[in-house]
Amino acid sequence: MPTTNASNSQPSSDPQPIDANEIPNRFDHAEAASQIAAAWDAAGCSHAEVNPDKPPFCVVIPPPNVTGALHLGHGLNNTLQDIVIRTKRMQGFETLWMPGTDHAGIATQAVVERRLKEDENLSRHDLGRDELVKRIWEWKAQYETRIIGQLKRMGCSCDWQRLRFTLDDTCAAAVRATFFDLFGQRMIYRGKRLVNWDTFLQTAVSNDEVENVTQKGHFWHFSYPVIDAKPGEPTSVEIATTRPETMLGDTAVAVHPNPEKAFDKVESELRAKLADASDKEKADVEKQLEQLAERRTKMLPGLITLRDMAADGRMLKLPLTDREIPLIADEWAKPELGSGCVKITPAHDPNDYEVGLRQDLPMINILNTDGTLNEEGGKYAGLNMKQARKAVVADLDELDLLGEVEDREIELPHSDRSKTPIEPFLADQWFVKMDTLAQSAMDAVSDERVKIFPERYRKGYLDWLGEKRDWPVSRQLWWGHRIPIWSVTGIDAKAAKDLVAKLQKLPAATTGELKEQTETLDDGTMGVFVCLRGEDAAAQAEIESLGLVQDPDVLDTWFSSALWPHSTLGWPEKTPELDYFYPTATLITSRDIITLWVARMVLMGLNNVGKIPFDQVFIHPKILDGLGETMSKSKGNGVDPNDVIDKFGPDALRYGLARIATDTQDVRMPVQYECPHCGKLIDQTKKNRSAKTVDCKFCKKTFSTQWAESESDKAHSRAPVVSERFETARNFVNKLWNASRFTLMNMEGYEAKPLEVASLPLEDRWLLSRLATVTDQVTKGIETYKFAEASRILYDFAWDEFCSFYVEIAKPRSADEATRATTQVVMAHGLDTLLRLLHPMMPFVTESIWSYVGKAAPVRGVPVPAESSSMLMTAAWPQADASHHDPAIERQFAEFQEVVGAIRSIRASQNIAPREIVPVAIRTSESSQELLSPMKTSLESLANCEVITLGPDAVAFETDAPLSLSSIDIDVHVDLEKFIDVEAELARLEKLKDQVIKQITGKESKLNNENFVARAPEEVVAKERESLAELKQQLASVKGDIERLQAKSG
RNA sequence: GGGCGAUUAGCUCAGUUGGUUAGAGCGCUACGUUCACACCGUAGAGGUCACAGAUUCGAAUUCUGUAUCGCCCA
Repeated sequence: MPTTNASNSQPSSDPQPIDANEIPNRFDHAEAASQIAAAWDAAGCSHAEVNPDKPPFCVVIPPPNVTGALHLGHGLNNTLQDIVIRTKRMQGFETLWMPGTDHAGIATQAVVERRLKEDENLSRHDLGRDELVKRIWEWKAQYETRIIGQLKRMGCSCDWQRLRFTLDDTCAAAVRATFFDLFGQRMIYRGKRLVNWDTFLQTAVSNDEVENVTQKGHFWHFSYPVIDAKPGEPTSVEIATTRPETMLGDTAVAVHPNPEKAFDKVESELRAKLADASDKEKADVEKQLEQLAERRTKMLPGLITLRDMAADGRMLKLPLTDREIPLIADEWAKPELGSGCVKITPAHDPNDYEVGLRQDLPMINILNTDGTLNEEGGKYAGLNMKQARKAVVADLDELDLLGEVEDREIELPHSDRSKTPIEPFLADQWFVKMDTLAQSAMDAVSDERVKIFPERYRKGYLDWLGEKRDWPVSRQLWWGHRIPIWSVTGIDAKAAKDLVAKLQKLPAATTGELKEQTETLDDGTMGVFVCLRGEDAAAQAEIESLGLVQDPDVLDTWFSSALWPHSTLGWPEKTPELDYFYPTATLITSRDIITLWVARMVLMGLNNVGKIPFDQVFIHPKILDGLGETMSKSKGNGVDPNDVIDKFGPDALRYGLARIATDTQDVRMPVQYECPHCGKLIDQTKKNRSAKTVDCKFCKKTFSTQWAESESDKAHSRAPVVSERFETARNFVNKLWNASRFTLMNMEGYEAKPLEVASLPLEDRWLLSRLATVTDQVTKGIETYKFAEASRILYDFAWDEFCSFYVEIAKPRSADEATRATTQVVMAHGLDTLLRLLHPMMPFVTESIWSYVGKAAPVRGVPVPAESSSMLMTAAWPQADASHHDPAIERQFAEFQEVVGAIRSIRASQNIAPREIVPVAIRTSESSQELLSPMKTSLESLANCEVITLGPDAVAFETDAPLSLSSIDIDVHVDLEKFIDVEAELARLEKLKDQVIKQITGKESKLNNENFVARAPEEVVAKERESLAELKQQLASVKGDIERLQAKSG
């Protein structure tokens, strides 16, 4: 049974032979993984402490949000972090991987509220704030456990003793300290701003949480009557809108201040476009120009009149209300669109809001927080937007003020969280001033104190920060860090002054834990705002007794996430951890949160600690489903890593993910349900991916999915979701396991001994050289985030070189007493290095094998053996021995491999049964003879042949199948006397001849090109000439072979 | 509308500074269970590198444009 010897007593340094029966021929990951994890845990392998004797290496986990379980995207993210972490740990760093989860304000509250509605038909208001928050904590507990369980099963070597949560006391202290500091620096301010209002969740959401959905809508034309129109002036103004109901909040109608110039501008833009338009576009642009000219003629006089009316202060009657609104001149009105006039609703449209600010217009909020109309809506109060729209349009029609209704596609913003339409809404919000903060974060990346890989992501980061938009941090939610501000509003100046005087006498104020600001509000009254630095119940009670009330809102989740690299290390306390581990080394994350999260961590780290939070950022690809869509909890296409682990094992999951992590593109992962009844695979589709149950199309039985919630759904067996893309990795784990098994079974009589490398046979020196190269490549690969490359190099080396050649050659060598001992030493060393290099990617299987190797060959290494550590996880990372690196040896071994390939190829084309031993003759130069002679046994074993002659004197057999390896000047001949199949042999030779002729033709035409010969580098030309000569020689030889064979067959 | 990326074998993807006949895994074909491994071995078939131009002696690779897809921003 596989186990790590960590649980054993001190490993014996006497080799103990391992019996074949002791190791099963499959790695039983289900059994082994939990034992190995327990052993790591018991030994405290992943715990880090401040350790001045070692350099620190720290990574903070991108805290998964507790909304739901992890999917393969997180699987990839965490696998890559663990690969880096394990490598660094083996390299001797004091390695801390800081784990934790994120409270994810809106997302988590939304799921819990949705569940509340579905299960109990209750709203959060029915439940009350405290009770809802309690329910969310329960949800959090459940999912945090689930998430951490998933990470642990994947083998993530986080320091679990340091587990944090963005809403725990440590993080809360950091949030309070930060907010207090920014408040004191006057970088936090309060403002009425138009926010994206989610009427379902009744909260503002950030721009980043809004997605635009294109929908079919209408463009309604209305007429607003002009009050006291003068002679010659129109008696009404026509406007057009996609949102008729918002007219109740109109406070102006705008016309362009210079319609003529506006037309000119549009026209010149179109002409510029025409100038460099393709033929195809030309017609279209010309048509637009025509229409514009027509429009200009028709509308310009009217627009000029309206502009003059606006200048003259003409008022309009807003229908359905008793309000009069001004006709104003503003550039937001587009003469080329609609009627050329636009209604202005500052409280309910972002552009109109800007106009309202410019023109100093009243801002009338017509909405309640739940999306129904308020008293400003007059008789429409209480209706929702949809009902109001219908009523408004009908009533305008009744008044004969409704004009044309056009069909039009409109972009409607939707809340990413609730999937309901967003209403622009005027609300009180707290903002963080971003100018200096953003600049500091831009500088950190511009001057490369923080390096982003792949580099192309720098641009997005810099562009986004460059806008320096202030950050609205209020969220009208109950789940999150409560904004630490208490306020009184609507008081006069004297009352404010008195209050401030009282506040300043409080103990908290004298210790600098309380700051207050006084502001004049929109309505002319005063407001006093107090911020408290810490959770100080006494201070809080005192403030509240003075009549101040705490802001009901909570902070944007990203506010606490932005502090993650330093809050988790104990900031604002000056902890030894912060001193030692901060700045962290690298951040590994996904591209969609570069701005939301990465940028904010940089600026908050600089503001709070005065140092960047990490030196490097690596952005990894995203995992897409079979349809090319990103995996997400809301779409239902996420795959649970546990499903993959159950079927393929944790090592296969990790290796499979690492292998696809290239930095060029995202990865498609078609997945299937595995029917729990018949075991067949059913493709996951858009239709079935979020279903709670699915009917198997093969056995027709019903199975449940990860979405099943009701008892009746859960009564069906659950189908795991799997992907055949992990089979390769699973097979690789098995290959490694079995190669190790073979190695271990041949360790009987093992004796550690120093070796003199120069005197070792070719294959040993080849292996050592390859180990040195691969060690370098893999180390460099991991250190530069080339995970796919590193994993590919290891796969190819382990499979195609270690297994297919070294182990195969070791078979006859192990059987021979004379060569056995050396073979064991080199093979143990090879396996040892391979296990170390593979450990970060495949920790479980390598740790398991390691314990066996520790028994069979406890002291090992080339050239000088040493006692190995009992646990691979804490063993040393291999150092490439530069003296072992030998390109000449690698070239010579390649010759050997070519000869083996040639014999195998002839055998296959002759359909010679694998068990038949064929006689071969190999013509070589004298130097190759010297090289290959000692390899004769290996050659015979690998190609299942008998070498009759080897050297310059070797000649063709009478019934001969030849293959000329002209590039290495070797001819291989196989005696076909017993096996001849003339037809097959002729076919093979003819095919070969055609191939060679094709190549010769290509080369000749290249070399006949004077330009090539004259302009290409000499060495390239020489190489081509040489290669052509070889090909010609090969052709002659093949032609001769064909003739001989034809003569023989007569 | 702007930015970033992708397009290579039936599928999923590699492809270094431009240079022999463009690679891998899966799938497919043929043969094979001699005791590490059938989650295996050996051999093989399969590609107009999205399209059109340009640069170059030479382009999957560099440049320009087009198409399609994806993501981000407005």
